[in-house]
Amino acid sequence: MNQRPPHKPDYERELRRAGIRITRPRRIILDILTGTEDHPDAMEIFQRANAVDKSISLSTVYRTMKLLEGMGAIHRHAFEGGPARFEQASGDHHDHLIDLDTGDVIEFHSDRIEALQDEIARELGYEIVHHRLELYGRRKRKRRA
Amino acid sequence: MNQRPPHKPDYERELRRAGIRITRPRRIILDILTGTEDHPDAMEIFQRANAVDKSISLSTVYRTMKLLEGMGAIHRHAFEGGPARFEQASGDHHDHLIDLDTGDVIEFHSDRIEALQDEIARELGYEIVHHRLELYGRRKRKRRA
DNA sequence: AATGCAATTGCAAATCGTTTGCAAAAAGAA
DNA sequence: TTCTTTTTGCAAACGATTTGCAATTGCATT
Repeated sequence: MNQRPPHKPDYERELRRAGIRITRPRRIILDILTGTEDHPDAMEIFQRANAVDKSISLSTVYRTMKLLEGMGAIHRHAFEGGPARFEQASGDHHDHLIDLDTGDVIEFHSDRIEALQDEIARELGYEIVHHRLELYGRRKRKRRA
Repeated sequence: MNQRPPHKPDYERELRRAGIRITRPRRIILDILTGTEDHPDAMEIFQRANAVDKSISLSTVYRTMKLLEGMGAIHRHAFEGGPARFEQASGDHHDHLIDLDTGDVIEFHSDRIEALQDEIARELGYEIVHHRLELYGRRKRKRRA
């Protein structure tokens, strides 16, 4: 279990290398993604992008998210009962704890859990391609002194 | 990690006790749920119900699923990229391994993983209300002799 | 068995998040 | 600048699920 290391890779370079055009909407969306620590959904990204350039459409946000997801630059998470939320893929792998009261997302990682998952899959005759581990909880109230 | 024990509780009794009417559609849907080991989605339940009584509507399936979920009689799972799938809640708690090629769902349980989850949440100052652990994988090809 | 009323239904229309067709606009190579 | 291709915005389509409403049903009461 550990904290996320900040990281800001150069996606424009990667996109160019893949023969994908760097457009104004894409640059703006990319800046938003690399500049945030949270897990915004498409609508939030749309609004932040719109604050920079009124003409960017929601479809373009969705299209760009799909593009970046395909490149492995971002991860898409479908947490319970809400729109998909995105985060930059640069950090190392982690799972999520969702605060049921605030919607906050806390990242964590456990090598031991990952190892157990592999073991279980192996025993069942499977190879894990990916997994989803989400804890939904509420903040423990501070124990009175 | 263990197998699921079969179980067939009497939901009609429970429903009556909760002041909820036993209608023909509900009885049929309930029979389908208690009579299957798999994880059908609403459309599948609708079709199976329709085979018994042509007049049952998809809305009623959805309404009944919500009702039963609220009573704790069934669990709803939103696996990746598909409609919600349901299963009767009677067995003991388990997580799911989804076969990416066939869509099959294999149930498993690990006390050690559950314990680790609690530990992680506790260290982060949270109490887990529920969690979601899904492994997505493919069948390992049999190792040649 | 007939009555009455609230709960439940089927249907169609509405909803939400997301995707898509299309003609117009912009990127990047020549 | 011109050309070709990709990308865009818009509106309409989409799939899963929910909802409003009038008609039907369950069932407790006579």
